[in-house]
Amino acid sequence: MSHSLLRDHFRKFVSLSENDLNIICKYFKPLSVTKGEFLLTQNDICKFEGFVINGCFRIYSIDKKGNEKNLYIAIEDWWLMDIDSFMNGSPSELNIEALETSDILVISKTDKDFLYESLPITNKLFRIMSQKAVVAWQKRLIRNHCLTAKERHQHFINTYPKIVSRLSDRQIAKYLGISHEFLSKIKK
Amino acid sequence: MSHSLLRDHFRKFVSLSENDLNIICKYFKPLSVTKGEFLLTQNDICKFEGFVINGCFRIYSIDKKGNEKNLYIAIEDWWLMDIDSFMNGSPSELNIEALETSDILVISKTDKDFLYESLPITNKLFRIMSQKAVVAWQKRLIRNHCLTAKERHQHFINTYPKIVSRLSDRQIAKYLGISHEFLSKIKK
DNA sequence: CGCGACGTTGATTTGCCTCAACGATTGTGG
DNA sequence: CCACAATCGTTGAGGCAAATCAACGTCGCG
Repeated sequence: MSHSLLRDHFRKFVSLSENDLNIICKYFKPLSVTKGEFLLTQNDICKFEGFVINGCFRIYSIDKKGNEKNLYIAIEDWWLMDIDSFMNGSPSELNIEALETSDILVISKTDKDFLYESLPITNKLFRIMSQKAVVAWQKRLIRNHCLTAKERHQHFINTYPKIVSRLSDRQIAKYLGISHEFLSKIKK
Repeated sequence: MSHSLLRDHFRKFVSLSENDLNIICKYFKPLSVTKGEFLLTQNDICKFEGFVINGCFRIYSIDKKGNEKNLYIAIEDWWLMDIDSFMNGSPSELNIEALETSDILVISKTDKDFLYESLPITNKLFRIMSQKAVVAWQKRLIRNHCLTAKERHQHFINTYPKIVSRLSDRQIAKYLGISHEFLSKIKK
């Protein structure tokens, strides 16, 4: 069943009945994406929330000098979206690109809103997930302020060994916020 | 009524009945803090969530070289806590210091958990608040990657004019992640 | 009054960027 | 299957943004 990873994912945060899980998962539709394909590009309005079953994506923004900055990398068990654009219907500043041919599950904005209203426990579920996300972003910011590029790279390798092996150094550099040339020099 | 700011705050996110608001606010207890006092120090376990009625705080971490980095500044209408420590009961890596004599409202971990269980709409309320927080942290990280110190300072001034006028430049520098000497040079 | 915190300035250093060049690998079309 | 282009990782030279260290005058406060 293609939803089993999603079911297990939800169960990490709150205990849900089989019935509730079935209701929630029903709204998540399978979608296959080929390498290089974009799920979202700048100025789009993000109308979906995606959960990665397998494969790999990068979510990135482009600064005014044209440099790409990877906001985060998403592999199995991660979420894909521009949460700002999704919540507010505002034009996105982000791009979502498949780095590998991937399978994901997608829920539309309409269905998500319906779920929140019709199944109140989803509010608890996504409250807890969002609160954990806040923690993660805060910690990332602190690392960016307190650690050198070398230390951040080391931390990335230790924390996400599964991601490292599947990414080019160029993509890692864009995640760390440094140039790929400097990353190369660091690695010695 | 000391809870009116909190009531208005909650109403920005979801529409709540007077009765629900009364129930929620009942658990938030007034607390006065004098300038220089600490609500939390490193290795404490954060057992409260605070909402600022008036005054000013900084939430900061200390890196291994002993430098303080302000994670954020909280004035009226902002929240005070180490969300990681509060959620997980883990020792905090943060410090919360009153920069002015302040009045806040505080809810204990026990009461908050009780609220989530007894009044389900609080899950929706804090889900939405947390999701907005995620957006804010993501944008802050992007600014840190894409903007120079000068641009970040300009953005801070434009975005938080009320905070700027109440903070020393040293505290602003700790928020921007730069040395106070360099901030001084930037300002010309 | 004297002390500590503050903002400022200058000299020097450092972390990281930019640009350019190179060979190695991968992918693509003929 | 080969030829070519594109992408990749690496290295070096030079430059810039920001840190560090030290010194100074000012101010608020005990």
